[in-house]
Amino acid sequence: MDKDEESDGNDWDRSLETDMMEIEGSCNATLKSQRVVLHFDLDCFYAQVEMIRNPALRTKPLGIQQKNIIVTCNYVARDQGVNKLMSVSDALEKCPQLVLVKGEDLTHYREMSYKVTELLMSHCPLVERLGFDENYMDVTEMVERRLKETIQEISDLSFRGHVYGYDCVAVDRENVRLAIGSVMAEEMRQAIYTTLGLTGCAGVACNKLLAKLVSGSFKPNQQTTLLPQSTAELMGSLTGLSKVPGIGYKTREKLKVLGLVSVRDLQSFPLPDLVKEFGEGMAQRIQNLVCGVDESPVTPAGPPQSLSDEDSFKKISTPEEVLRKIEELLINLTERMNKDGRQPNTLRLTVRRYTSTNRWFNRESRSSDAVPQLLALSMKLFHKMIDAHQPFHLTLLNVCFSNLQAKSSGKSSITSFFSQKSLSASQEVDSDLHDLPTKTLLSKADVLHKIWTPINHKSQPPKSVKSLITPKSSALPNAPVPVYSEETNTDIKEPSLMSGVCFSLPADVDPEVFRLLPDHIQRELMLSFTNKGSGEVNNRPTEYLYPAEHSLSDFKQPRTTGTCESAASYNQSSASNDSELCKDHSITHLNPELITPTKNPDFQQANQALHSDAPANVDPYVFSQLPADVQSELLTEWRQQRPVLKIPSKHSSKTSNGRNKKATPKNSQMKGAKLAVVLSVFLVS
DNA sequence: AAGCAATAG
DNA sequence: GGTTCTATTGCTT
Repeated sequence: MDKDEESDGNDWDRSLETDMMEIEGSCNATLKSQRVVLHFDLDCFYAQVEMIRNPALRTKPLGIQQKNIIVTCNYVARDQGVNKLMSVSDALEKCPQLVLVKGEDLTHYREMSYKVTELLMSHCPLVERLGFDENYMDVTEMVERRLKETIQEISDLSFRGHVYGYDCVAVDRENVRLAIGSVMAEEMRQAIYTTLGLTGCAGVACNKLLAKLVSGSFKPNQQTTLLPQSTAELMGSLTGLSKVPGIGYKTREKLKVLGLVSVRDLQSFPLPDLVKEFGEGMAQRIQNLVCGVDESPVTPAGPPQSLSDEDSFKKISTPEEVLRKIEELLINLTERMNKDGRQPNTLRLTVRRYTSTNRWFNRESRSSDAVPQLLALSMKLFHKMIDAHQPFHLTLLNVCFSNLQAKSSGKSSITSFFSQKSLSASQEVDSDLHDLPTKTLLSKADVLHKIWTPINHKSQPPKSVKSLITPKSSALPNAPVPVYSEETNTDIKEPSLMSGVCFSLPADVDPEVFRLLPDHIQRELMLSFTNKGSGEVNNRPTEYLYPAEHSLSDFKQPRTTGTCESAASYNQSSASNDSELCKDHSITHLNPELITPTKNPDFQQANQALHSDAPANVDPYVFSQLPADVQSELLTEWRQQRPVLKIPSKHSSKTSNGRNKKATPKNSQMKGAKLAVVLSVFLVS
């Protein structure tokens, strides 16, 4: 508010005073600016979900394990000294009887999480998620209504749960709204318990920051209200800046340089000096935060804006391993995307490299639009980041779909791109050939159809969807796969895309991927194309089911103004608990259908420069990376038969930055870094 | 608008 | 600074 130039004295006191005056002033005048914000925080969320799934666990010390750590544990385990984020070995030392449940697959947690959000939204639409186990709710209006509608005698009211800093408080005119908020918080906690079986804590205050901070005062399964007059006490009780939501590691490091380590330090630090280090906006924000001031609104989130999947590991150092891991991630992601019903417009690959000084940080990412071939594109992004000719050591891979777009009735080029059908029958290749016993390679066509056809095209007969989705039995290697082309009306445009690619390829092998395989495996695969391998089928237990709608109707996107009709249920109710299974058995092999027309002049030019005999879809950069003998072989090939493949365009000019360069040594002209359709040509021959 | 850093649970 | 698996927001370009 009044941030005049005078930088005298104590900014902290002034801030608090200002805040108080606002509150009091508004009380006198309108009081409308006083919000009532609730914060809900489920108790040891993952552990509760597992205890619901298996009630026998309730009486046992339970730890949820991800890799080698206990991410959370139930209260039985806590009583025995187990804590969050403890290593499994430490935890077992403390508590030998600890029962461990793997928690790397978040499906069940995610589903339950959205049920909680939906339940809250059924009482009031203003619900903001924070992670899987927390929700903010702005109940200001609801409180106001209840205050008026129910002719409430103040004497009939009492605070439910605790009131921060008090053993007992009378409800008076100044705090009625918070008192009503506490009643609502209790009602919602009760509703969550009776309908979902989950317990949790709640905080009641006048802003998000304070509601969150106060909600943890009494745990578990309790709630606390913060009266405005206790704000300074609450903030002062925090043991360090790390306890202030919104002040993270990086910010703390910078503050440390200024000698600021405690909440008080930052409260009393001159704002102008803070501005020098952080800039106007940030400086004001963090100083407000430590004073308990937070004007940020409760923003309903609607469906997620991105879906990602990742895995971490000790070491991945070959492109083959990268490929397999990405494939695994893509399977889960594409299934989730399918259930979501929207379409991703961008794909992002993120890696974490091992470095001795910085073992777990340092994530680097590249993204690209128009998701043409998922796996191939992933590998392309990978190469954009990592020079595979040099040794590398990754400890994490993440694949993310974002830029999600609702249904779309077939207008945008991207949209129609995704809905292209007409891929010929897919062929499955026995992956035993490359050390992946019992894995099944699905064609990219399968994947695309699984993801994008069922929900997005009303004309799609459910049956074909089903047959596509029930993988195994019906999808034996080389078994015919239902073809959709016919009914997908509008999508068929761009026939040029299909020609060459869809019909001439003998196998649904992604060229880029193929290229990465060792030579002997490449040869074996080529053999298999004519032999039809009999890979073990994956035994996915159930067929694909559309998620039971969880009354998502409530999710009227506030910000996604557009009709997000479909995406009906964005909570992923997993029809089956296949996540685990899925990890173990299928591998998706994307085929090169999706080659997209090249519309990028830059690319064309570069391509020309490369060689006039090269098909238009050949990426000069990729081409340049091939062994010399392969290059000449290809050129020979091209002179004889000119395949009609197209290449994804998009993304041409400026993709380079510092890191890029280092990742892609020579070849500064790798403008678009288009895909390697090169090998698909190779295969066709 | 895209890419990424920072933040959080 | 744990660690893991996400997801969002807001600089920066």
